[in-house]
Amino acid sequence: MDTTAPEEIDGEKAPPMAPLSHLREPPTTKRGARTRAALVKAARKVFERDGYLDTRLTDITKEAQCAAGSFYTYFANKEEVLAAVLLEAQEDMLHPGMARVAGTDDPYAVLEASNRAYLQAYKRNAKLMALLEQVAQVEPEFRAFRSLRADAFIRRNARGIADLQARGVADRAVDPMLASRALSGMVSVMAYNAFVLGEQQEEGTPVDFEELVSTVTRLWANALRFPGHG
Amino acid sequence: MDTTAPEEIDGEKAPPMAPLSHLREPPTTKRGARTRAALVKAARKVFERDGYLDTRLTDITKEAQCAAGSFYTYFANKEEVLAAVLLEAQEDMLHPGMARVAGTDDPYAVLEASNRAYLQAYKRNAKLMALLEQVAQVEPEFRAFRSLRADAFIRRNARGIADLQARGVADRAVDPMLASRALSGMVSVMAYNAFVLGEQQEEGTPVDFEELVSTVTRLWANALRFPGHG
Amino acid sequence: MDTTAPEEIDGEKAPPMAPLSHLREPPTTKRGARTRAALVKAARKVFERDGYLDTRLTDITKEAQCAAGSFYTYFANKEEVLAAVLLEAQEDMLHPGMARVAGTDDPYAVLEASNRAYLQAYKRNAKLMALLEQVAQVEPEFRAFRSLRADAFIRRNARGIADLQARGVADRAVDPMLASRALSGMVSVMAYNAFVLGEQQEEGTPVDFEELVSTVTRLWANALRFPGHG
Amino acid sequence: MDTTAPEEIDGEKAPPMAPLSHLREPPTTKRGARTRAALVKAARKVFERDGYLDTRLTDITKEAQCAAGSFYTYFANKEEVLAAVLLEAQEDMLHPGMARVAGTDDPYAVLEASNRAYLQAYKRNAKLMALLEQVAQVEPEFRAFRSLRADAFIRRNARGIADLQARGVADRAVDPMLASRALSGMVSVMAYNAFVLGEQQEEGTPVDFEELVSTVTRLWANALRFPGHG
DNA sequence: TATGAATGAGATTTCATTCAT
DNA sequence: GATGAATGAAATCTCATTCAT
Repeated sequence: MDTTAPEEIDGEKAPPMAPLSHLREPPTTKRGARTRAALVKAARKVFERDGYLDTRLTDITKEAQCAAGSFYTYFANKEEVLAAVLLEAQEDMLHPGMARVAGTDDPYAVLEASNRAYLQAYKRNAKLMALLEQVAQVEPEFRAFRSLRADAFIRRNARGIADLQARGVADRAVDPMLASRALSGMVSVMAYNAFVLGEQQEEGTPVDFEELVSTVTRLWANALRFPGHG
Repeated sequence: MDTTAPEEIDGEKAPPMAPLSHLREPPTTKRGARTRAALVKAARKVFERDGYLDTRLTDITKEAQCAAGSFYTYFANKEEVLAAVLLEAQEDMLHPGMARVAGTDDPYAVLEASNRAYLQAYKRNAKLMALLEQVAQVEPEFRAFRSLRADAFIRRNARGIADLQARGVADRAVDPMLASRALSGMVSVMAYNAFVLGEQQEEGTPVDFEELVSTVTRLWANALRFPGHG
Repeated sequence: MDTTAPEEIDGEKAPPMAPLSHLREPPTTKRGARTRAALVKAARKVFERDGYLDTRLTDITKEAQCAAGSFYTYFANKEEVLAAVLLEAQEDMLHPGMARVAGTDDPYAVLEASNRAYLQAYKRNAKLMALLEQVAQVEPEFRAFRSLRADAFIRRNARGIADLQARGVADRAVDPMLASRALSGMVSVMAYNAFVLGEQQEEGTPVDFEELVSTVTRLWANALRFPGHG
Repeated sequence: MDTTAPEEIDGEKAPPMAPLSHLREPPTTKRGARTRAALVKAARKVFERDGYLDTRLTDITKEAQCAAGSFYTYFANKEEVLAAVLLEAQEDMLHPGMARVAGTDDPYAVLEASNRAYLQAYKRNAKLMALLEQVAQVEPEFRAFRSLRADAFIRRNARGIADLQARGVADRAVDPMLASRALSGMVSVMAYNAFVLGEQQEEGTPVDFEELVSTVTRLWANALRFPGHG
C-alpha cells in the first residue's frame, strides 16, 4: 500500500518491541553466545511444535542439549525466551520486503503488491504467527506486542489510504484509520485462516495463494472505490 | 444480510455444537438439576472473570457453593463445563435476533441491519467471545466450535452475496464464499477489537458503535459494488 | 518472683503469640483434625531431631504418614507448621506452674521457687527452646516471638523487683526493669548452657540442677541486696 | 576483672581458633594474596549485611569483583571463608584492649573497667557477633568457636573472682567458675540485646551505654558482695 | 448425591561446585 | 591463577482427580 520505508512512516524510528525488552546482558564469551543461541533456536522449534503452554522449560533445554539449569543463565522464564524468539523474527515479520513496484504508480498494482508481500510474510512465518496468537491470549505482555505489530500495518495502510484520498483515487467518505483497521483486519483474518487454521486441519480445500491475493485486493480496491476496475 | 431463517440456509438443520456434545445424561432429581445449574452459572462467571486457563475447578465449586467432589457428578473436567456454558449461550450468540427489515428490500438497508445485529450480539456476549477466542487457542475441540460458529455466519452471508449477484446488485467477479469469508472476517475482527480488546485496555478511544456499523457496511457494500451509493 | 497470675501483670490479658497467628481455619471433619494433629506432632519431632533448617517438608509428611500435598491443606509453609508447634507448646513454656510458695512470704524462698520453676520448664522444653533459638536467628517472625516470651518473664520479674524495692527488701539504686533484664538474662543463659548446649556436647560435667538453682538464686538475691543472707 | 595478659590465664597459650584451623596454604604470589584478601573482605561485608545463610558464594565473588570459580582457589566452601573472616577479627574480639586501670587496685573500679572494655568490644564488633550467633545455630564447628570465645572470658573472670575471694573481697559461698558463668553470661546477654537486637528493631529506647556499664557492674559487685558499696 | 480431605505426579527454580578456555 | 558458563541434584508447591464417609 504505502511506498515509504516503514521506519519513516511516523517520522521517527520507533523503538521496536518495546513491551518485550526485559532482556538481560548478552553473554560475554563465545561459548555463552553459542548456548544462548541454541536455546533460542530450540525454544522456537519446541514452541512451534507443542505450543507455548504445553512447552516445559526442560523440553527446551533437552532440545538445546544443555542442562536444565543453564536455561536460567540467559532467561528468567518462558516468557523471556519467547521474547527472544520473537525479537529475532520480528524483522521479517514486520517489514515484509517492501512493496515497491518498479516503474508504476498504479494504485491497484501497488495495493496488490503490498497484499502479496504481507501474505507471503505471513505464510513464511505462519507457525510463529500461530504462536503469537496463542500467547496473546495468555500473556498480556504479548497481547501488547501483537497489537504493536498490527498497528504498524494499520498505520502504514491508513497513510496509504489518506494519500489516495488526497489524490482523488479513494473514497473520501470513510475515515482512513477506521477503513484501514477494517481492511487490514480483513487481510489478516484471511491470512490466519489460510495459513494457521488451514494447516492445522488437514481436510478442506487449501485456498489458492494467488486467488487469495486477488480477492482481497479486489475487495479492498472496491471498498475504497478505486476507479476503473469495474 | 440474508432473509432466511438460519437453520434453513444449508437446506438442513445441522446438529448444532457437534464438537461439544460429549455431555452426559441430565440429572434425574431436582436437587441434582439445581446443583448442575449452579455449577454452570458459576463456571461462566469465573471463566469470564479469570479466563479459562487460570480457572481452577475449585474456583468454580467455591463460587457454586458446593464441594469439590460434586463437580465430577456432572462433568468430567473443565472442558465439559465450558461446553455446557457455551451450549447455554449459543442460541443468543448464533441467531442474533434476525435482521428482517420491515417493509424493505433495499440491499443496503438489509446489510446494515444484519451487521448491526451481528455487532450487537457480539457486544452482548463479548466476554464469552473473548473466552471462546482464548479457549480456541488451547483446546482443539473448541477451535472446531469457533469455526462452526464462524462458518454459520459465513455461509449465511455467502448465500446473501450469491443472491445479490443473481439479482445483479453485487459484483459477479468474486467468489461469493471467498468474499463472504473476507467480509465476514472483516466485521468479526472489528468486533473483536472493539468489544474484547477495547474493553481490556482502558486507554484509547472506544469506537462509536454506530460509526462502526456504518463503516463496515459502507466498505462491505462498496466491496461488492452495490450500485448507487456513490 | 512474683505471686500474681501472669495474665494480670500488665492489667490485661495480652493476646499471646501475636506474631504467629497467621493460622488458617481449623479442619471441619474429624479426619481432617486427625491429619492436622499428626502433621503438627510429626513436625515437632522432626524439627527437634533435625533442626528447622535441615527439615524438609517431605520429612514431616513422611513422619506423619501422609502425602506431600496434604501438608498444604493445613499449612502454607514450614513457618506455619512451626507456629502451630509453638502454639501448642506455649502454655507450658510461658506459665511454668507458678511459684506460689505455700505459707511464706520470704522473698528468698519465693525467688528460689520462681527460678526453680523457670529452670524446670526450660529443661522440660529444652529441645523446643533450642529450636526457638535457632529459628529466631533465621526468621524475623520468630525472633519477635522469642522476644515476646523473654519479655513476659522480664516484666514479671521487674514487677517483683519493684515490689521488693517498695517493701525495702531490694536495693533501690537500680532500675527494676534494667535489673530484671540483666538477672532474667543471667538465668536464661544458664538454662541455655545447661539444657541446650549441655545436651549437645556429651563431654563435660553436666551441672547439678539444684546447684544451678541455688547459685542463680544466691547471685540474684545478692545483686539486689536482699538482707540477712550473709 | 583480671589483670593478667589473657594468654597467660590458663598458664599456657592455647591454640586459638582450634575449630577453625582447616585453612589451606596461603597463596604464594602477590596477585593471589590480593585476591584472597579481597574475598575475605567481601565475605565479611556480605555476611554482615545479608547473614550467613542468605549469602550465596556468588554474592561474595561479585562483591570481591572476581569470578565465581576463583573462590575455590582459596576456600573449599562458605564455612572456610567465614573461618578466615573470624580469624582476622578474633584478636579484637577476644582481647578488648585490657582493663589495666592505672594506679588503682579498687576491685570495683577494675570490674567496671573490665565490663566497659568488654561491652565496647562487643559494640565495636556487633555485626560480627550477630553473625557468630547465627552461625553457631547452624554449623557445629562455629558453635564450638563461640564456646571457645565465651570460655575465654568466663575463665578469665573466674580467675578474677577467685582472686577476690582469696583477698576476702568476694563472697566465698559461690563457686567461682559457676558464678563467672552466670555473671559473664549476664553481661553478654545484655550486650546481645543492646547491640544486636537493639539495632535490628529501630523502635524502642536504646539503652544508654554508661547506664548499661554501671548497672551490670553494680549487680555483679553486689552479687559477689563486694564490701562498701551500699 | 454431597462432602471435603488425601493423593501424588510433575513443573519450576536455586546454587554449590566443576571444568574447559 | 583467573574466568564464567555448565551442571544437575534437590526442594517447594499446585491442583486435577479419587475416595471414604
